[in-house]
Amino acid sequence: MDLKGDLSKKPRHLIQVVGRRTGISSDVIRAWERRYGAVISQRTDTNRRLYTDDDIEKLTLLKRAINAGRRIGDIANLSYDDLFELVMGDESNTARSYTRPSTGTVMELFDEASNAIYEMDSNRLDITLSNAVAILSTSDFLLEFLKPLHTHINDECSRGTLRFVQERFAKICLRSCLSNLSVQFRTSKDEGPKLIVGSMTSEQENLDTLMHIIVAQNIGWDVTYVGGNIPHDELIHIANKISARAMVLAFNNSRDISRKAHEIKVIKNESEQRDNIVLIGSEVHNFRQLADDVKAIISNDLSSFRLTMERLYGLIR
Amino acid sequence: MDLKGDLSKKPRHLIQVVGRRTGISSDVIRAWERRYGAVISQRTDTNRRLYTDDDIEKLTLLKRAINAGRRIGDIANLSYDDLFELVMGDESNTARSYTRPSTGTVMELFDEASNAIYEMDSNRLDITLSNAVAILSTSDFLLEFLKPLHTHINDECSRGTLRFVQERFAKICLRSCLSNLSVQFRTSKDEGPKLIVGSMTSEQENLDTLMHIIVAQNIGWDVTYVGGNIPHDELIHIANKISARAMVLAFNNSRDISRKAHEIKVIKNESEQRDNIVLIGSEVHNFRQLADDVKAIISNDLSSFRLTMERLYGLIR
DNA sequence: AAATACTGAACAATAAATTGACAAATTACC
DNA sequence: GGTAATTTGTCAATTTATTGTTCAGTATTT
Repeated sequence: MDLKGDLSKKPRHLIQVVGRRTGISSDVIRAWERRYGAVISQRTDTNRRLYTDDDIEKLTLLKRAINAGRRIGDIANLSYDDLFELVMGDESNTARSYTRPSTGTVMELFDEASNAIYEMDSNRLDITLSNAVAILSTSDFLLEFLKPLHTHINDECSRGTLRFVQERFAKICLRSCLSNLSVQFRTSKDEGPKLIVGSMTSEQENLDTLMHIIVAQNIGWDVTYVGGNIPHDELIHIANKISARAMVLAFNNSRDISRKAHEIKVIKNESEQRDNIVLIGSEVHNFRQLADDVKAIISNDLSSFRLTMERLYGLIR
Repeated sequence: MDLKGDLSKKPRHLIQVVGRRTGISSDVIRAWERRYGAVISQRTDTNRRLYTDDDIEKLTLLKRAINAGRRIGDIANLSYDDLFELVMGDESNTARSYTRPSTGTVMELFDEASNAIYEMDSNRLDITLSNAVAILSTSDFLLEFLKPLHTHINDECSRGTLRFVQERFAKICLRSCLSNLSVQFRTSKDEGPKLIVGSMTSEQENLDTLMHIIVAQNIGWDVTYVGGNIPHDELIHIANKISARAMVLAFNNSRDISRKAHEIKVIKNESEQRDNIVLIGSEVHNFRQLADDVKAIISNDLSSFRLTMERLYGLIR
């Protein structure tokens, strides 16, 4: 750990790397240094700029502050701690007024991804996906890019434009991107309330479910995902074992509605934390009546799911 | 493992081989040694350079670091561990620095992971997995850590010590770790020969298959993974579409042996690149006879798979 | 004899630093 | 409401540093 401390204080990042990590162009980083002394970099013997991990953190905060509406000249010379407080305050107020990307960007990314899928070029698809993650906000990435891409894939496949193997290939790449994103979110959050996500017997894993996970993590939930085809008693077991505060069940398959309805009731009765069950998925409309009976919450799409989970998060905290 | 350990420390690769495996030209490898002492090779009595497996790993990391925007002069003389930390930080586009574990024998990591699975603590499991990736070489991570962990999970589950939901939870975390690793490898290589990995109808996706993918990528193959349950004509289509140089088929299910055997023959005959079919998986022994007939290659485990794919790679290049 | 490897030097391409300028957007002022 | 001043991201020109590549001459391997 002393080792790690040393490392993060050591100037070792080139300006290009800092640019990539923070999403701020090299020109701007230099301009900020020249004009406001935002971060004063060390230099090598040959005059190259070298930045520490702390510098990167500060630049990231500066960017967030600007995103929240601040002006760089006003905040550049604040200390890290002051900056942190500022950003926390700003972001809690402006949480929903994020800056929308130009639709042009999203369209370009979408076309690029769609071509990569058609050509089955995994390199290109991976790169496009990570570009999209880098450029777009998390909500936009999911709502404006990935979700449309997913339905596009399904459409093209049922229309016969895409072959089966292309669909599978694409979905594996998307899944890998989503689980990657999920791991990144996980380690950055400290300790949120626990949330179980899974689905019952005869329900397969689904990309939409993974998107819901990202949304929940984005709000601050500590998500444990157990996949599909899980018997209801197993779901009860894990919920109790890790003291989950809520459970999300995904339904994308119209078989065995009545069995599933019964099992939801059992889960409701037998799990210790029985208040918060959220039902999602394309077939969730089958459970309207039941949801009323057992006081479960139904979410039809990602946006309403976000609202639901934000509200629950607020209640629990 | 003693055998392998010995082997990886022994200087045995000519510069040409190293060039092929790392994708770095011999000239550049020599330049890096001369200018920055990146890897100091042993020499034969007649002054030829000989490299160890560890040298290759370091060179691969150096290349990844350069891909991420580093300059060779700044990083060439870093230790393997520091380099790894750097690359991990660079490749995840967040600013958080990678937490390097203080301790870490394989046994300790194994116990930690095993406990995390029992407790269903996804944070802890994720962190342990990425620590294992950080500490161990890629081969060791797979052969000494992940593969044993996987069989351990299966054993415990069939013995009843682990519940179904714990098994599923664990496998989802492992899968996500593996696909993460796979994406990282992908972007570091430039252009290798293309390899299709997948399995046929009635064959599910499998963690072992993912491990094989990492091994193949590690050698230099450009892998396209299409998952399980793929009809054979779809496999032929994708193989021809992306001009694959080889195809890996995974068999972990003993149903429909004769149908699968027939389909393998069809693939052999109808795909343009008909020479290189490799069969892997726990049920691969059912295809011994067939493999002889159609000149397919059978690999029983990861080590033999590595050798097979290295040989194929050499032949193709 | 042909192919491969070694050394050292030279070359060309890329990237960074510096400086100054410019345009779009925001703010201040009348 | 309109105009001037300020802010701030972007870009171009120039210089310097870095780094991959090539070449010539020699030695080793097959």
